Amino acid sequence: MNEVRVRIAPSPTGEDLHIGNVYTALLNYIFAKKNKGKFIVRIEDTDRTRLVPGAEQRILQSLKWFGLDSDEDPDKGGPYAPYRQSQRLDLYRQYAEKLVETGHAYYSFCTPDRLDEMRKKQQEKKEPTIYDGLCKKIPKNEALARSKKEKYVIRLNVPDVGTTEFTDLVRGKISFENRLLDDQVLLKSDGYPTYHLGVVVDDYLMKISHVIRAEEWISSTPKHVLIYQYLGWPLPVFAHGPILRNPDRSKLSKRKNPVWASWYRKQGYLPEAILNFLALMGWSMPDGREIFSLTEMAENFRLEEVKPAGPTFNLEKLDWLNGEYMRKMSKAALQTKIVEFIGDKYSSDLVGKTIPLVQERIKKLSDYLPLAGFFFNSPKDYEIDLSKNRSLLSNIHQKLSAVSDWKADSIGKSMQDLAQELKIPNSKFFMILRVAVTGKKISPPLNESMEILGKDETLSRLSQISK
RNA sequence: GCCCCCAUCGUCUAGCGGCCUAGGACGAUACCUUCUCAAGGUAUAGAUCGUCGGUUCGAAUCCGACUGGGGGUACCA
Repeated sequence: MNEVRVRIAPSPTGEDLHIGNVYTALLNYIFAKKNKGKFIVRIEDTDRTRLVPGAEQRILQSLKWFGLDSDEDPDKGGPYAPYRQSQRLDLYRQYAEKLVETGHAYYSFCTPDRLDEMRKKQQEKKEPTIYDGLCKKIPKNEALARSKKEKYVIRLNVPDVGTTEFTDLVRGKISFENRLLDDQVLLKSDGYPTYHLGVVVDDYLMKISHVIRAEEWISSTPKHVLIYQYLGWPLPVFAHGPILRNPDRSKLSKRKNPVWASWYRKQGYLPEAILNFLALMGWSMPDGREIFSLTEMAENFRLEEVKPAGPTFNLEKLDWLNGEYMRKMSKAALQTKIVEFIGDKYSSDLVGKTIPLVQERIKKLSDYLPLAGFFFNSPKDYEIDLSKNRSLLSNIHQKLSAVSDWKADSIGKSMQDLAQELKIPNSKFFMILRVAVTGKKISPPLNESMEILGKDETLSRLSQISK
């Protein structure tokens, strides 16, 4: 059996790696791992008008952040380099011209205006909106001559009879009537290929065995199949996974959902948790486990088991899963992650001390500072008005001053005693103290927090208020 | 408009003809624990398997139609 080679082909036309691409990348990656194959990244930068500077680098970095390491890509190269389509222009032109020679493609000189008008009329007549083939009638040598001085594109010459079908690994047989297929533009007037030409040429030359991509490509697949046939190339295996959806069920979009990898990073999600979460979309472990590693995923993955239906992307479950990952981490690992996340303005040692108190209370790295920020800075404002509690607080101050063994236990003991002595219910007593020390109504366990804060700092925070 | 894909609790899913009076997870609710919040534990609600028709002794599971949703329809990917 031939080597399994799969690829993802992101376009640098957005801010960063799209979460939908992460999903597709994951499917490709674990499929490659499962089959001891190669995972390739190819940058499809053929749309010069939508190109976003720096996007390519960000995409590649994000892929690394996720741990989806590629075997071949634009940076590290590989046996079929270059892996950037803008550097392979000659290849596409060569094959486009070959298709023209064999009569499977033709030059077209139609203007965008004419095309618009044509489609409008077709719509009115309830006909399919495909190219009417006007330029197909131009004799070949005349077309060739015109192509020397006029702007032109090269279009695929789709027959108007017959059907084109292919077998999709997740959906079974899919077939299209040729007469409804558009004479797709293959080579644009700027000399760049369209996706359709580029993808087929590169997938063939790079020996891609399985084309795993999202559902949105199903309708263009028959055109790709035709190109393979006309060029005399064997078909790869096609598999179209589901497309991730917004809560309103439409295709996941930046207008309705956070989609960029960088957003997830800044929110403090862990890449492992995100991948785990994504894996749960349209697929499940044979034994029903919901928490598993990339490796475990790869061991059990079968492309045929991916569900074709489009799942709604729901952050609530990601939050839970991320929390699970954070709780399972070692204290040291979590410390490192948090320090990395909040920056070196904060003492790593202090962060380390707080970990036992926060680990099961945060779901994302970004939850850390709101919960534990008071360890680093004394509160600037207080969530309840403490002005009525000055005498209580100075009582507390006095009592705590007397605590010689500054440990959570003894602090707690003395506070319990005081509360009892003053006949104040624990809940009320500790709430006042909590706000006095942390500024907030919600905090990690108080006695332990005060221990970490230290006696001096705690007392100074108390006297700050009783002033 | 035209073409294609899809359809089990609010959400993610298990289920591949009898084990299903449909199981799990998230979320929700209640209780336990408790100095707050979490975490943990226990329990509850939540899907006549989109609808209708067929096949079968038997259907969530197979077939068809309809309905609904989605995608494509660009010199974007």
